Amino acid sequence: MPRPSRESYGDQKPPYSYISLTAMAIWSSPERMLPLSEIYRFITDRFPYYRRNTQRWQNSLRHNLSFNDCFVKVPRRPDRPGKGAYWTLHPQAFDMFENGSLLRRRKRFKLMKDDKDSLHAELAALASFNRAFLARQASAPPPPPPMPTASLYSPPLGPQLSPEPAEMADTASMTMLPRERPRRAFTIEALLQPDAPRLSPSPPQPPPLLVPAYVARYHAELLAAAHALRPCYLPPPLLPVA
DNA sequence: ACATGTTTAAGGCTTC
DNA sequence: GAAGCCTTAAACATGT
Repeated sequence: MPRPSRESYGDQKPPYSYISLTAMAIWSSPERMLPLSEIYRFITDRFPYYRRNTQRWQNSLRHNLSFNDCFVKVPRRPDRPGKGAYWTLHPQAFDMFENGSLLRRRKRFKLMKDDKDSLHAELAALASFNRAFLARQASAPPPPPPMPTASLYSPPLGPQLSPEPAEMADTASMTMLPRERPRRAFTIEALLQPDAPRLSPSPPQPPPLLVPAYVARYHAELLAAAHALRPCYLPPPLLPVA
């Protein structure tokens, strides 16, 4: 007996919650993160039931994305402009489903307030960083700004970030981006790598691009967790018929 | 204008 | 029955 495929639900409503469907879509993507439109597409491609009444279920799905702590909105990378942010699963939410089965959640994933606050602060800082990056690219290169002390831009995690972490990161990233520097991929991993050693003290080189440490740490952790997931973690949609 | 995102509210269903 | 989960609706804000 062939194993039923997801498509075999036909016009029947699949037994997955919106949380499960969204997690499925996110997990199925190479980077383990998708924009909203791609999540919609994943669902309508595989489950014909959701090709109808799109307004209704898409509203529900958006509600779930915003309401549930297990979903994390990641600002778009500056080199990937477009509408909306990317959505991913919180690294600590990967074991939310019983035995990896998407049919049933083990428990609701809820972040502690402090964790939630610091996560929001970091993501806001990342968004600010991206905005600053775009602004810098869009404008004519101004003369290099005076360099601040490095310690200012590696603030520790936690409440010390107050009063305005996003604002601070904005200012920081604006002043931290030198006018010219060797090109590198815009990934946190690449950005975190130290610049190649300088061969000589002349000509004067711009300082390296520094990502605020708390932003980089979160993003690196997120990516590491996502990359650790294997696609086969996705369970089959139905138990094989005996 | 439209897509995206947030929030509140309410009702049904399941589990303990 | 209470609590938690899920779905749906709706209003509103924000971004492209």
